[in-house]
Amino acid sequence: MYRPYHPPADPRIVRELTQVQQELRAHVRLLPLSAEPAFIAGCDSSFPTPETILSVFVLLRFPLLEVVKKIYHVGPVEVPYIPGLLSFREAPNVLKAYEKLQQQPDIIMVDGHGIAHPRRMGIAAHLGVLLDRPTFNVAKQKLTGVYQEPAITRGSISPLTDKSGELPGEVIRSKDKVRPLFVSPGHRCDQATATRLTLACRRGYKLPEPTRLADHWAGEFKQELR
DNA sequence: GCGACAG
DNA sequence: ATCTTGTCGC
Repeated sequence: MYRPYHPPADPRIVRELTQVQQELRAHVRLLPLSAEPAFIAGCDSSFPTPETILSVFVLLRFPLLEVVKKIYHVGPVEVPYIPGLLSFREAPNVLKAYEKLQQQPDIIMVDGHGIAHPRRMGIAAHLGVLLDRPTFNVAKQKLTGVYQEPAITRGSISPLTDKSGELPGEVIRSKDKVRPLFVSPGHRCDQATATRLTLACRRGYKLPEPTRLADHWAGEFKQELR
């Protein structure tokens, strides 16, 4: 098995970004949506080249999941990937992509983590605060916390806890016999809503539609840019 | 000191 | 994230 290795990051940069992160954290609000969403957006980024980032937004009508619009924005990569500080690398370009969306979604499903983060500020929460819009996340890999493997059947859920005993997220088996998804709220959303919408957006695939399509087009557009 | 480490 | 073909299992 392979072990991930992360090159040492400049401690000065880490300190700086971590502090900004703490400031944003004070604005996070966890609560249910005021109304059932009519539109939901999927968001994801890819890197056509090591120095270029491409961010995609897919707008879907909910709960029918019909694609209403898909947009993207390409920009320069200025920050390295540092575990726990992913948002500073991707959020700037994602925000520019968001500006191209004419119609605003009622909630955004982000590829990455929400509050299931070492400092409760994953990219979903980060984007939610900066946009002041409801967000939650769907991640394919765990970042922090412990959990018991949910049953192998579609729909099984188990809590993701951290050492303080809190529940920053849930681990969801979106399809039979596939690796589970890690879901948590970002901003202006709560766990129940995040989990409910994740399940409601399934269409037979492991990934719920918003994220699956954003993921797909992030790859399609990337090819076109070569 | 030894792991863990989103995308 | 990214580099990459075929292949095993349901």
